[in-house]
Amino acid sequence: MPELPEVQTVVTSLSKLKNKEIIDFSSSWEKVTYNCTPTNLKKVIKDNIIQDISRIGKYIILHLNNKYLICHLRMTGYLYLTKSLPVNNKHVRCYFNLSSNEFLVYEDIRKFGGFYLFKNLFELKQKVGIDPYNKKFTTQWLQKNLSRKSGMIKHLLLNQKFICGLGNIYTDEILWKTRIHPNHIARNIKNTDFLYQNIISTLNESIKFHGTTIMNFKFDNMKTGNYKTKLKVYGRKNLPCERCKKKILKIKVAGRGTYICSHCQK
DNA sequence: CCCGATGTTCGATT
DNA sequence: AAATCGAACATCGG
Repeated sequence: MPELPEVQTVVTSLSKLKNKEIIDFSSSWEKVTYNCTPTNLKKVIKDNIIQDISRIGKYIILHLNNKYLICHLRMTGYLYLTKSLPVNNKHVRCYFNLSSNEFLVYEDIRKFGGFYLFKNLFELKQKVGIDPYNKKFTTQWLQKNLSRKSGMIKHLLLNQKFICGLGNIYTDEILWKTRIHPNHIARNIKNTDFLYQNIISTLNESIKFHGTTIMNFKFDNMKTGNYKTKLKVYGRKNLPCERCKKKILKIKVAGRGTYICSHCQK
């Protein structure tokens, strides 16, 4: 579910976590921790002050004392700060007790998401490519790196080791705006500057609207994103393209449902 | 009721 | 090597 704008929305909504202290951890789903056991996390998490909270790609980073607690929401993760545990705890997979008598709760309907514990941020950085908000991500960077790739553009934009943060919704939106067909070979793309501008402007715009809620995306206290009304192609099968009025098609690209205007996108 | 699809990622198989 | 598929899960809609 959550792509970069949704993850940024969550990070922003959790800014109040800064300087709070974690005193305990409980889980009800063994696989909620990826690279350690819940038992181990419980042992090492106590008495940690949250120094900062940030994001790289779709990963949420809690900066602790000499370690990093990293959360990935995958499809249906919901991470929020609350004064009391939810009454309906059906999808609560784990939670952290804070010394402020609050809880950092993690819910996840499909149980795909969870937490990593890293000693060093390098461990995270080697998992992903460049973040679109990294100052090294420029038109020049994109130009240079696209020119080396013989694969199809949608597949490449979805590859988190290339650029991290784009997912199925924003990739379709960006390619529609740039008038590029998702199967276009990356190195043959001519209007790289336009593509770059559309990546940045689409993400910026969605963040302003707190991301896109299709079904499950939530942040803070049950808030939802409002960017869905701004979508040009994603989820608009058979509706008219805003530019040319021809029907939006749904096709399969890189194994993912993909929305295009076959008239506008070549 | 059953089948297919869902915003992600990883690993196995062509 | 690159592309495709299934699996990890639960829910919803046709």
